This record gives sequence, structure tokens and C-alpha cells, in this order.
Amino acid sequence: MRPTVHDIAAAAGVSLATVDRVLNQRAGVRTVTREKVEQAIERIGYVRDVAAANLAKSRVYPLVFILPSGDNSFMRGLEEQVRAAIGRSAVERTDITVVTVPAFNVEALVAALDEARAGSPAGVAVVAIDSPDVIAAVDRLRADRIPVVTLVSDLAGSKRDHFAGVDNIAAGRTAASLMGRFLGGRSGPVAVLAGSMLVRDHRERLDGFRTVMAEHFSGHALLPVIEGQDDPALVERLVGQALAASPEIAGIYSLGAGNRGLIAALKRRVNAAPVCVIAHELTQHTRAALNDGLIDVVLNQDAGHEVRSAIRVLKAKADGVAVIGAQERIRLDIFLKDNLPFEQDSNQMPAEGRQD
Amino acid sequence: MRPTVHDIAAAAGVSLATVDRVLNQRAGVRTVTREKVEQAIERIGYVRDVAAANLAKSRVYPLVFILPSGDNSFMRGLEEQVRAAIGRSAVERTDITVVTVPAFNVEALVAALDEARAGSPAGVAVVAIDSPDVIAAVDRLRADRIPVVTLVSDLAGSKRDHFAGVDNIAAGRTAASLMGRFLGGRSGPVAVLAGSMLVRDHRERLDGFRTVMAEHFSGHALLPVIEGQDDPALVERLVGQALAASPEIAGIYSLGAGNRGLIAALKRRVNAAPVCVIAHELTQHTRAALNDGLIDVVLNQDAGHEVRSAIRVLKAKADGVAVIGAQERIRLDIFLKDNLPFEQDSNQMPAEGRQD
DNA sequence: CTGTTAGCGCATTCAC
DNA sequence: GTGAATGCGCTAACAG
Repeated sequence: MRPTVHDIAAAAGVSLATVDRVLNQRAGVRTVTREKVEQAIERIGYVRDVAAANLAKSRVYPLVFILPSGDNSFMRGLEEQVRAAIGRSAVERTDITVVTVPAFNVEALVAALDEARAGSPAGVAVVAIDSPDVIAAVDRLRADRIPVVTLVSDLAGSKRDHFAGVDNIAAGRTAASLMGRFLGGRSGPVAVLAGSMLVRDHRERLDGFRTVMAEHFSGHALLPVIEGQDDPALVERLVGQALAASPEIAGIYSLGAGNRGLIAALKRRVNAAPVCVIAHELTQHTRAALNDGLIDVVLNQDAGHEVRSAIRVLKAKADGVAVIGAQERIRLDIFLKDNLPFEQDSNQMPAEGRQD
Repeated sequence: MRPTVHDIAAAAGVSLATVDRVLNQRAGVRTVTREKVEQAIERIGYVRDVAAANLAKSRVYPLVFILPSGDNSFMRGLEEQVRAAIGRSAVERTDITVVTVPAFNVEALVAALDEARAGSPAGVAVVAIDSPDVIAAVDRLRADRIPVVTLVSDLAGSKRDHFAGVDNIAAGRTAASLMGRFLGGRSGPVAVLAGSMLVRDHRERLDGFRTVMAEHFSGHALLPVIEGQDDPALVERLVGQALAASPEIAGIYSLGAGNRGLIAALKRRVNAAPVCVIAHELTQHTRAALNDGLIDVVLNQDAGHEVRSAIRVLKAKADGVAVIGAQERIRLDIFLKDNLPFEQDSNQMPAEGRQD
């Protein structure tokens, strides 16, 4: 059997309470006693049983998730994943609150962060906007020793504990590589469609894309970036204009949201040369477009994985314990029509028997 | 607070022991009593605290992992991941045994499965070989109510509980799509390099690849499949011969292992037309070749994820509880030079402070 | 068939 | 400063 607190107590010649005090770094133990206990712990190779500790503490983890509101399909999918996690909270000992704030709105986000802080939760996960005010608000949380995880879009320069999202520079580079190679011999400029340069993930994707296009595929000019504010209607209008203005466009990289507008604009094109289209985030719209051949590649981040990872990391940080690093790396999924996963409406797997 | 067994007992007017009996579907309870308790459970919305239950049981999960031996880099990486899991066994309450058997050897695998069965573990994970004898051996385990998860290569027609691996047909299709599009206008036949048609994953990849090549890229003839037995030396010789015999080869799809041999053969080619190369599994060798531009795409399955998933599923099956379905879907990673993840020698993430 | 009781590993009152 | 006792939610002897 693995050693318990009793074994430590026996080995160190003290009582359970004293062992507990040094284990949880509480005051009221003489230095000599403390050292004696610490040596015993080291010697017998004790590792704390977190489950038992949580049981004894009746520990629950109050967590706050702050997400953008609006009808952005990806963000709504993200929220759905948080709600799925809420459904598991009895098992996972979490108590999760979801807060939504208008997208690209710094003041609203700061207010939400400060309000979360007032409730002194065990951790906060937030889809960040890159701004000094937001950095300051996050650092206020950290000053209160509240762990913070950024979700989807990171916040460089802040004291956030962890980022649960993909490497967006690599995403942009990958998009460029695929674009360049899919274009093959064809000529023509490439258009880039973004949401807003306010959020770091969009900026990073653009950087990565530009770098590789310039490095390896300089034959294709890049058109000025179209900022569609992730708004389908606006995106449709702007993309329509761009396609009309430059009918020779060979490729489009959509690095933000509002892809419904992009798809609508593409559908309106008739008898035109084929365009290679690469977009982000697998939603019902991009999935259908991929199947129809309107979109060639979808780069995706798994919202469910991001949410589960954020929760694991926040709990671990709250307890001051380590996590499995590789498990928390969010991968960039690359979907072609050929490796599209089956749609899943349920999060559950049958418990028994049935072959899947 | 959430309801406990005591609450059930009180609500149903019975004792703790009786509640426990119906919760764990043990015999010795009258049907009326059982129904009374079940109704109470339903009514107050009880959910069992698995952590507390495991604590009381001092539950450990003896698990057996059966992997092919030999110097196949991917399989050694898989084994390393199992050993990493062994390092976590104190926390995860597992007791994992690793058994290695010669690759592509049915009798050895059957013997290993039967031996595992003799130890009546809580679950078995196995890299399967497609054979009636192996199916029978797996079904013997299931007959003993021992959960079985196939790892990497599945075993259709068996009663295995779950498959922890990628969709290999989709992998083959994806390889063909990328191959066809990367080849663009270029002409020339495509060579396929496999390990052995004995294992299902290789056969499925080949099927998927052939289908899409025939459907969309029939301009490229497929050369006869080269079976390299996942042996680098043999692979090098066979690929060298193929390249010499057909200097106009435009692409190579390596769907098995032994890629060291492939890379060596490619390196020996000088002043020849470029070849589009797509290979499976990210190892130190394929990673280097990707960086050097010798390989264009690496399709990968995350061995760490597969092992962790297998363990989660086996534990869940042993307890008869559900798992998060989406979390157990193993994704096909597509790596270009541009989205190669950083090498990680450690599995740990720092517990405190440090920015990553 | 059903109930009583002790204990899993740990945290937390309280006395001393 | 330190120790003894009690309980977290659940399981498992052992009585009845």
C-alpha cells in the first residue's frame, strides 16, 4: 500500500494534526518539528491522495467563464461546451457560472472580470481582448491569487496562468502553406478576411499567413485585409465587393468568424474561376460548405477540449498541483472533406455493451 | 448540498446497507424494497460520489497493455506513454503491466492475451492483429467480463468494448486528397508503401487512399503496393528499387512504419524531379524529414492521448459508468512543416507561476 | 432479507 | 505548539 498521513506521523513521531499542518503549510509548528516531518515525508515517498483530501474538505471549485455574446457560431458552441461541463459539475466538484459580454468591447469585459473577482471564485476563464485595461483587470485577479486561464485568444503581457487555445501563428502559416500548394500553378491574388485586429488570435493568424505567403508564394499578391467584425451581413457585402472588384482572385483566407456571409457571397458567384477557400472553425455552416466544395479546408480548434482543459488547469492551479502538459496542448485540427468527423449531438458514450 | 446515501436511506425508510445493495446491484433485496429505494434515488436526484466510493473500496485497477516489440519508433513512443501513465498510477489508482510481443505474430499475441486473462485484470488494452484466433482470444476475455480496448489497430468482428485509435479510412482518404492537390498539374504515378496487410489499420488506410485517388485523381497511376514489414532496411531496399524502376514517380504514400528506410532512400536520390511524400506517425525521423523538406505531410495519431483514453475507458467500463464521448475520439493530426508542435521531453507542466 | 458498525485517507474542530 | 477525536460519502464485514 502507498504511505498515508498515519505513516508519516509514525515515522516522524508526531501526531496527525502536526503532519497536516506541515502538509498544508500552516503556521504553528516549530521549525525542528517541521523539518522532522518533511524528512519523513521525503523518506517514505508520500504522495497526497487528492480525492480523499477533497472529500474531507467537501471541496467545490467555483469557476467563472467569460465569453463574448452575439450569434457567432463558434462562441455559441463554446458556451454549449461550458454548459455540458456544468452538467458534469456534480462529478467534477465544480460550480460554474457563465457570463457573456458584447464582443470586442473592452469596458464590458473589464467590468465582467472585476465582478468575477468580487465573488472570489477558485478560477476564471476568459476569452480575452488585447488591451491594457484587460491586462490590468486580469492582473488584479492574479493579485488576489485567483488563477486565470485565457481561452481561444491569449493576453500577452498579463499574468494569466495558462492559455487554452491553439498556436495561432502556426495556424496562419499552415493556412498559407496549404493555400500556396493547393493553388499550384494557378495565378491570381489572395484575399484575407478578418474579424477585428483588436483580438490577438486574429492578428497572429494574419502574421503567420503573411510571413509564409511572402516567403514561399510571393507570386500571389495579398489584397488589403477585409475587416468584417465577425458579422455575417457585413462580411457578405464586403466579400461581394472584393470579388467584384478583383474577379481574378485565386484564394480567400477567412481567419475570423462570420463565415455564413462568406459562404453566401461565394454561392452568388456563377461561371467564375474556382477560388481556393480556407476558413476557421468547424460549425454547421463551414461543415456544409466543406461538403459542398465551397470551402477547401477548415482549420479548427476543439471547443470541448478547450473547455475541459481550462477546467482541469484551473482546478490544478487552485490546488497548486501539476497537470499533464501534453494533455493541455490544444491542437490545430485540419479538416478536409475527407476527414470530417461525424456529427455528435450527444456528449455521452454508452456505458455498456453496445459496439460503436 | 448534494444528496448522499444517508438521504436516500432516510427518504426510503431503510438502512445504509440496503441502499448500498441496490446502488451496486447486489442480490439480497426484496423487489418491493428495491423499488422503494430506486424511487427515492430518482426523486431526490442522487448521483454517486465516485471518489468517495473508490476511497472506501481502496479500489485499484490492474490493467494490462499488450504492444508489439521491435524498434518501431511509433510503438516505442506508445510504450513510453504507457510508462508515463505508470508514473501516474498512484494518483490514478492504476496498476499497469506492459507486455510486448513480436510484431505481426498471431500466436504470440494470442498467448499474451490468454496470459493476461489468467491474471483477471480490470481491463486489457491491445494493439490487435486481424485474425480469427485473436478475435477468439479477445472474446474469451470478454466472456470473463474483462473489458478490452483495441489500441491503434482495431479488431472488427470481436466483442472489444472500444477502439482507441484514428479512423484509418479517413486517414487514407485525406492522404489521397492532399497528394492529389499537392501534385497539382504534375503527372506521374504514385507509389504506396505499407507494412503488412495483416493489420487492419494498414489495410484501411490503403482502401481510403485508393478510393479517393481513383475518384478524383485518376490521372496518377498507383504502383503495386510495396510491403516493407515496417523494417527500415527492407523498406530502404524496396523503395530504392521502385524509384530506380520508375524514375517518373511523382508521389509516395507511406502508410506504415519503417520510415527511416524511406528517408534514407529519398536522400540517396540526386538531381531527380521532386516527389510529394506523405507518411504516418510523427517520430524523430519523420519530424526531421519534414523540416528538411523530404517529407511534405505527416499524418499522426497522438500516442499519449490514445493511452490516456484507453485507461479512462477501461476504468469506466470496469465501473460500468459513462465517459465523455468526444474526449475519447482520437483525432487524425495533420502536420506540415508549419504546424509542427514543439518537442516536449517532459510530460509535466510547472505547477506554479511561470509563464509558458 | 435487512441493519449496525467500522474504516478508506485526509482535514478540522477542539482540548491540552 | 501539539494531540485526540470526529466526520466527509461510501463500502464491507458482521450481526440479527
